[in-house]
Amino acid sequence: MTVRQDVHSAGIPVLCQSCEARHRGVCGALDPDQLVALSKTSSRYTIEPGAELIGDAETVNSYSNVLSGVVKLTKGLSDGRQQIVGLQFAPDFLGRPFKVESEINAEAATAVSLCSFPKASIERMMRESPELEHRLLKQTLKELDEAREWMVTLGRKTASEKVASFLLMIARNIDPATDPATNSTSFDLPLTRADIADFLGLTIETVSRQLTRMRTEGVIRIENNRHVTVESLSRLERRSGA
Amino acid sequence: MTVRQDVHSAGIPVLCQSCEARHRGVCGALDPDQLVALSKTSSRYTIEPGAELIGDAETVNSYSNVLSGVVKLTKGLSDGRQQIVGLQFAPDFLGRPFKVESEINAEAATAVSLCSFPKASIERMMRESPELEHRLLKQTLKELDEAREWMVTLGRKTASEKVASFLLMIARNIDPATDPATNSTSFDLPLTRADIADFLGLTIETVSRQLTRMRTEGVIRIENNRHVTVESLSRLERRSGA
DNA sequence: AGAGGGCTTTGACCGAAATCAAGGCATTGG
DNA sequence: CCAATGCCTTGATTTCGGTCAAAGCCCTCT
Repeated sequence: MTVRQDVHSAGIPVLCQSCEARHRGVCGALDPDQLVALSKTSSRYTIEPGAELIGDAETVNSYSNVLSGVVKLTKGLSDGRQQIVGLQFAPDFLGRPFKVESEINAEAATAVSLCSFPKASIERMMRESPELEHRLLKQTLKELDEAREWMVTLGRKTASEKVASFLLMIARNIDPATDPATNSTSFDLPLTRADIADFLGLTIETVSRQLTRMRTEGVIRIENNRHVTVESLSRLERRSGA
Repeated sequence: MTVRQDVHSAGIPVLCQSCEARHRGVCGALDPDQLVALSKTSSRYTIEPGAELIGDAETVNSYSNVLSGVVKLTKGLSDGRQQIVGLQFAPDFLGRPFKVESEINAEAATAVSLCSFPKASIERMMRESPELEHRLLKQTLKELDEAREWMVTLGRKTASEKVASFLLMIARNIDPATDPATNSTSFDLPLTRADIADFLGLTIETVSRQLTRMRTEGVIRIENNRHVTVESLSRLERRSGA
C-alpha cells in the first residue's frame, strides 16, 4: 500500500480494526476510543477499474478512505461531453459531507481499495469531535486549491503544457520519492488516454500526439502504453508552463 | 447593500457593531456574546475597483466578510497569462484559514465594502466555536463545487457556451430575483471584457464577438458596455450547454 | 467643447487543436 | 492459431478561436 506524504500525515497513524491498515486520512483525527468505535462499523472494499462509486446504492450512503489506487471524479454535460474534476489518491478521503446539489460521479480509474464507513457513524463522530471536522476542512481546502490550479491549466495552457503538467502531477502523487535532485522518475499511468483527455479538456488524439512528441524529443519513455519514465524532470517542468 | 440568499442565510442575521451591517456570512454562526467580542475587533473598509486585497500588508493578516461588490480571485502563469479562479459576492467570506502554499491573488472587481477581522480573533473564535468552523467548511464546499462547475466550462464548453454560462452565473448572483418564470432579468456586469476573458479562458476579442452575436440574435441587450438585460433566460440557458 | 486615454468592437488572417479516417498492436476467447 | 475487441497512434483536413491591426465609443480632464 502506497501512502502519500502530505498534510494528513500530521496525525498519528492508527490501525483500523476492519481493514488492518494504518489510516492516515480521517482516522488520524480520532482518539483511540473513537477509532475503535468507528472501525467496528467500517468495512474494506476492493473495486475494479471502471466501476462507479457514487450513484451506486451500495456506497452512496458511506464515506471512505482511499487505501490504494486512483479514483476519478467526473462531471458531464447533457450531450455526453465529460470533464474529470478531480483525482483522489491514497490516503484521500472520499464522500461529500452535507448533501451538495451538484451532480458529481466517482469512478475507479485503477483497481481501488477502500475502507468505508456508514455515513451515519462519520456524521455522529463529526458532531462529537471537532478535530474530525477540522481534518475535513483541511482536506476540502486542499481539494479547492488543486481545483483552482487545474482551472489555470484548463483555461490558459496549451496542449503540450497541459500534458506536461499532467505527467508532473501524476509523478508527484504516485511516486512520493519524486525528487527534483535526481531529475528522473518512473510510474504507471493510472488513466487511459481517454481519461487524460477528459482531465485536460483535450481529445484523445491530441494527448497521443503530445506524448509522442515528448517521446521523440527524449523527455519521457513509455513502455506498454502505461509505464512512463521521465528522463528529465526539469525539462518536463519547463514544458509545464510554470 | 445587496445580500444574496444562500446557504449562509440559515443563521440568524446579527448586527455587527463596527460596520453596522447584518452579517449573514461568518457572524451568523456566533452566539451574541461571541459576536460582541468579535465585532469590537472588526473594522469596515471600502476598496476601489482594481485594488489588491491579498498580498497587501494591510489585509494579509485578516479575514473579511464581503458586504457588497465583487472580488475576483486570480492565479497567474510566469509569462503573464492569467486565470480568474473564483468570484466572491456578498455575503461570502474572504481569507484562507491555515496558510496554503498556493499563490492566489484577490482583487476588487468593482467597488467593494468589507468587514474585516484580525486573523487572530477569527482563529481563536474558531477554536472556541465548532459552529464557526462548520460554516467555514460549508463555504469551502460551496466554493469547491463552483470551482468544479467551472472546470467543466473551461475544459469542455465552446466560446459561446462559456459566455452564456458566465452571464447566467452573474445574473443568479447579482440579481437574486432572477426567476425562471419571468424569463428576463437585468444587471450590471461586475467585470470588464478583459476580466471575463480571464475568467472563461478566452481572449477579449472572442468575448466581445460572442456578446455581439447574442445581441444581434436578440438574447440580450447591452447599454453603456455594462448594463445587461437578458431578454430570454431560457434561450440563454439553452446556449449555456446544460 | 475638444483632446486624450481606456475599453470595446470589428475585420482579415493564421494556427493550434478538433474532426475524420485508417491502421497498428496488444490481449482475449473461440 | 486466428478472429475480435479495445486502446493507441498517425495522417489529412477543417474549424474555432487567437493574433494582429484599425476604428469606434465613452468618460474624464482641461
